[in-house]
Amino acid sequence: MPTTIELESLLRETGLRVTRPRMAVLGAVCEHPHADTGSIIDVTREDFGAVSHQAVYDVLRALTDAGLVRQIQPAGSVARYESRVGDNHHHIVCRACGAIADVDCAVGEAPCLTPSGNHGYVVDEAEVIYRGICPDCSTDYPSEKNDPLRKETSA
Amino acid sequence: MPTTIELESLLRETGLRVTRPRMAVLGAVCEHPHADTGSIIDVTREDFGAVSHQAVYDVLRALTDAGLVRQIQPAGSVARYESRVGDNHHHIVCRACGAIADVDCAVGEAPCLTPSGNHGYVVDEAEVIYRGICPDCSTDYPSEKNDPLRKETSA
DNA sequence: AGCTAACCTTGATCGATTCAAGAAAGCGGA
DNA sequence: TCCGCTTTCTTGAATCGATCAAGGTTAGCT
Ligand SMILES: [Mn+2]
Ligand SMILES: [Mn+2]
Ligand SMILES: [Zn+2]
Ligand SMILES: [Zn+2]
Repeated sequence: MPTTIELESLLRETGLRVTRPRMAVLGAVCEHPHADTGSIIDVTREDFGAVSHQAVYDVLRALTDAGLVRQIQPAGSVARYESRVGDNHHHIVCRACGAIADVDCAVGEAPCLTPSGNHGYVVDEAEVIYRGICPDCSTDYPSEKNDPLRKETSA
Repeated sequence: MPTTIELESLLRETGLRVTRPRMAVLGAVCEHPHADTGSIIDVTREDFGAVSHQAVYDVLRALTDAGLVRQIQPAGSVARYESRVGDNHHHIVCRACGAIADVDCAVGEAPCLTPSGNHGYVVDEAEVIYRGICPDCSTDYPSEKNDPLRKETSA
């Protein structure tokens, strides 16, 4: 979890203006990996007071475009964000509660980019999403708790 | 592309009642792999006259639950459907035009289900989505044509 | 033919995201 | 430090895919 100063540096180095919403949102994403936009809005408001939902959407897009955060969109889920970028890691999504955990690239890095029979496509990225049941949900019985903030490092 | 009789058999074998909307939608999905719901609605109406949008949604869900079709949801795209099921194949999505092509599972089948360090999750599926540029878009310059019907077997 | 659960139609509603217009604020230069 | 330009933020409406809800219709079975 970067300090305030480090967050500011990150923004400046990327050529982004340093604003209160940006500091707040970037901090929230760092502290709550894999949180969805709604959760990020909530956290940002708790920590820094009033921020418009539109500002958060704009900031998330700016940060994503700048490469400071990464957006992930598991099927059937809203967009989620994380500050762990540049390492091409993958994710495990719990079918029961939606919890997300990180998974390092399965076999080095190469196999992910070499589909068999690419139909003439020039492939530049491979996204892998594993699905299953998280530790909590395999002990508890399949429950429908869906708090993306509370459950994402449960492992 | 299955005949009318074959489509009917598919429905019956799955325990689904044979209705006009179901025949039409199932046929449309078979003929237009990776089409989105809107396109399926259009095709269905062209081929079989009036059908409510809700009926199409209901049918797609019924067919999906029955395992006759598979739903895919590339990030940033609406739901798409295909009748190729049960073979765990993957997809390549064109960044420029959204065209989707099939990719057989990269290395047999095993590696897709063995993430390194699974955080205690019990994994039962691995979905892989490749991203890149399709043949059409690499010759043409990056254009913004987005017709999911016209461009999905372009390879 | 008659029953009944399953199905379809219509129209409203939802939730996430985006659009649009004006106000506010960051930042480089004077 | 102050200006001015540009980006960014606020407010509020709008869009889009998908779902909900209520009622009429129909397929499949007896
Ligand atoms: Mn991650
Ligand atoms: Mn396919
Ligand atoms: Zn879980
Ligand atoms: Zn393309």
